[in-house]
Amino acid sequence: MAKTDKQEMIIDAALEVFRQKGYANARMADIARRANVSYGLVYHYFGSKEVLFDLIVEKWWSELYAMMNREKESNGVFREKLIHIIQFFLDTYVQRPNLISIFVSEVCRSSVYHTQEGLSRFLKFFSLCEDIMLEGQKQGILKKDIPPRHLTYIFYGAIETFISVMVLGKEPLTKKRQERAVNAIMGVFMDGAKTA
Amino acid sequence: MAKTDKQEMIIDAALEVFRQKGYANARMADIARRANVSYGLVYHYFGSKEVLFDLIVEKWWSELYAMMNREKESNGVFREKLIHIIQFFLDTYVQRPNLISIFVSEVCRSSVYHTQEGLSRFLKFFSLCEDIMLEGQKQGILKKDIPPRHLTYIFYGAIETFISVMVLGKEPLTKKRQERAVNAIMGVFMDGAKTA
Amino acid sequence: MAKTDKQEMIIDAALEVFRQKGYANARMADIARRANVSYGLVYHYFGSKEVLFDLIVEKWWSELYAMMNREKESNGVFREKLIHIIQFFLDTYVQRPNLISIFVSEVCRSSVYHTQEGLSRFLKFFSLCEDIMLEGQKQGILKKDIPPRHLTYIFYGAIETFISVMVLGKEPLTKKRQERAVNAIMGVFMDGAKTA
Amino acid sequence: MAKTDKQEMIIDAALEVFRQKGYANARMADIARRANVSYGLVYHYFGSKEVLFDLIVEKWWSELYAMMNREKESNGVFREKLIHIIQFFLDTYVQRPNLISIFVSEVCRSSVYHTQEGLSRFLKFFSLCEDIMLEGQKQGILKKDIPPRHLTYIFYGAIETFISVMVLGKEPLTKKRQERAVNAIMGVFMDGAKTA
DNA sequence: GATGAATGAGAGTTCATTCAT
DNA sequence: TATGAATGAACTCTCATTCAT
Repeated sequence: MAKTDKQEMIIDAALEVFRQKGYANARMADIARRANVSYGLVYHYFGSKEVLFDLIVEKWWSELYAMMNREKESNGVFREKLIHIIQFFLDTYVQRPNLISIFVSEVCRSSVYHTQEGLSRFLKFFSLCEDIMLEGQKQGILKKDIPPRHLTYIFYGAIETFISVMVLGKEPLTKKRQERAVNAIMGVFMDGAKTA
Repeated sequence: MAKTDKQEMIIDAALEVFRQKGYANARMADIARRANVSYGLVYHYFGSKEVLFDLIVEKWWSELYAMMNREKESNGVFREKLIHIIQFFLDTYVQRPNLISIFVSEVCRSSVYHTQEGLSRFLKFFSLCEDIMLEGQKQGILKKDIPPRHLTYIFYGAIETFISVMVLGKEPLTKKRQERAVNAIMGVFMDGAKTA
Repeated sequence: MAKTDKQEMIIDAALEVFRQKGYANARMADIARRANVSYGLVYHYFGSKEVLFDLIVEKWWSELYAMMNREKESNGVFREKLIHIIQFFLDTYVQRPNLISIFVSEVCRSSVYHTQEGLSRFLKFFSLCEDIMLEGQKQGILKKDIPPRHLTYIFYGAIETFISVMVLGKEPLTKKRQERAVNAIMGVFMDGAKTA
Repeated sequence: MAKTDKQEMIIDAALEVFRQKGYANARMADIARRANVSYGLVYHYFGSKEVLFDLIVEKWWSELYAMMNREKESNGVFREKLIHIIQFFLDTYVQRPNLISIFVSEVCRSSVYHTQEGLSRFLKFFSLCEDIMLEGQKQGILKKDIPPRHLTYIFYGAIETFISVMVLGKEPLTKKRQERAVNAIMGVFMDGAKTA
């Protein structure tokens, strides 16, 4: 449909521009131009720059939560759950690089200022991750002397850094590299970097 | 001296304002007001907003490099080197929270756009960290089947997430918590989260 | 008929919105929304915001002129004529508060800028009023040493202020208050405020 | 001084532009251009269009109140007080036509929307006028069967209409005409329009 | 060194109006 | 008749930067 098409084109354009320039330096005119619409239309559909940005961010968070909830509720093997989480981020990097780039460079960081909203978003994600870690502890798979919250930080931190470096370097992610990243993170997180 | 005093006051004010509002939303007038000087003076000493910001960032990077080089060159025990790196970040959080907050929320982020500069800064840091990891492998302490670069990502990612969460939550960092954070990171990184 | 219905709904909505926000701040979208029609339709029936506004204003002026002509031509007692004029304004305030509010706050005002149109409208009204005052002088009821034009200003000024205050204060107008207003204006205008 | 000069030039320009186009249609760029300054400077001194406008309006109100208080407190003859009030308006028309034009066309009318502020401004003025009328009644000069508030409306309404017509017609006000206006208003207000 | 008046490009946003359906 | 997507000129306001004193 014509309507939906344009709306989608605007969102795609926004993803591209926000990634390239960052929220602060992105101009609505850029977004409109890239979407091939007048900027009046951007305001017609989305009320403001902030709303447009939040829309994108909200969608990301809800997808992330959905994935996390799926894993949390699933009956799968604990180890697989962690792998799925890593792969969710890596897959998003491959399929929607703009989105993950915005997440890494705009959402994580700017959260510092939008404290209220941003912080709670993160806490919710960490909380879900924590639940999974706790489950691993209960199953006797993970050590109990490290708080699940701390396990979450280390696990997520590893993923974020891998993603950030790729984003920064605009590196392509082959199947091979993807596999190695998963192995590295899982290897160290589960068994440690120390020789046996 | 009077000069130096004012210069320092301006830098302190800049640290505060950049942290509170982020680079994009920080106004030179805010910085001048907080430093109790006219904003003409800010331009007198530092040529522009960007120069002022870069000055702060440069200082941070060179301190970080200095520390990394110290550890790299030192004859200390490998394990201690990692602990020192973690503690460097935690200490900075305690002593200069504004600086670390800017690093976490502004430097990493803006790197995405100032690619050339930002990326190479990070790569240099990672490279130093990599050297240390390589040394660990050579000493037979670290597994050789995981690339030192990946070990670096995981190790640094853990630190960054701990710091980020504290920054986001404006959490105070007691001796006790500091110790637990070090233990968590070192525990998982070296021995893994899995039960023996 | 359906047509007329919608047209009327649009005009009613316009009256309400113009009163609430004033001409400059009234948006066509507001009017359309309040009338429950698309704003395309507002343009279909009325060509533009200005035309719509003028239509309302024109209607008011022609009603006012009609009333004034009626009084002028009537064989009634002079005193009654003045009372009728006052009551015309008060009645309009009761029955169509939006209309009188727009008149008081928008028409008089915008006259200043649309000089040509606005001024002549007023002059025509004053002229009719003047004719009646002149008649009063000819009948020996009014003093002849005050120009009819001046009598008109004083008489109309009194009415306008009473109306304006009510509009500003959104005061309800009871029969009782209406009567007192008429008495006050007529009393002072005819006999003066001074004690005998 | 240089500072004051520019500030004053901006205010003068604002008076002119607000009068010509009305608040809503006045552009800050117009004001700046007329004042021969960049529009950045307008914002440097006055924070916004609204602030600039309010400043002008506030000044007018405080001058009006000052005059009214002077008359209220004075030991002068009652009749002279009323004449002074009329003359204050007429003098302002002669000396600062822009100011009185803005008052008549923007303040009185737009008060309808800025209810809170605008209404109370008017009520304060009416209240002072009422006090004077009450004094007239106590001295046995004015009839007691008409509420002082109503006397105020009629008296002020007469003045406002004279002023409005002059503003609308951009009429010059000679000494002669000024005198006749005072006589007309005083004559009718005190003794009525009716023949003895 | 120190001030802050002065500048003006640039960005977000609004909204009357048009027009294809 | 009726809709609302689409346009873009116009306007307010911001703020880094310059420069005379």
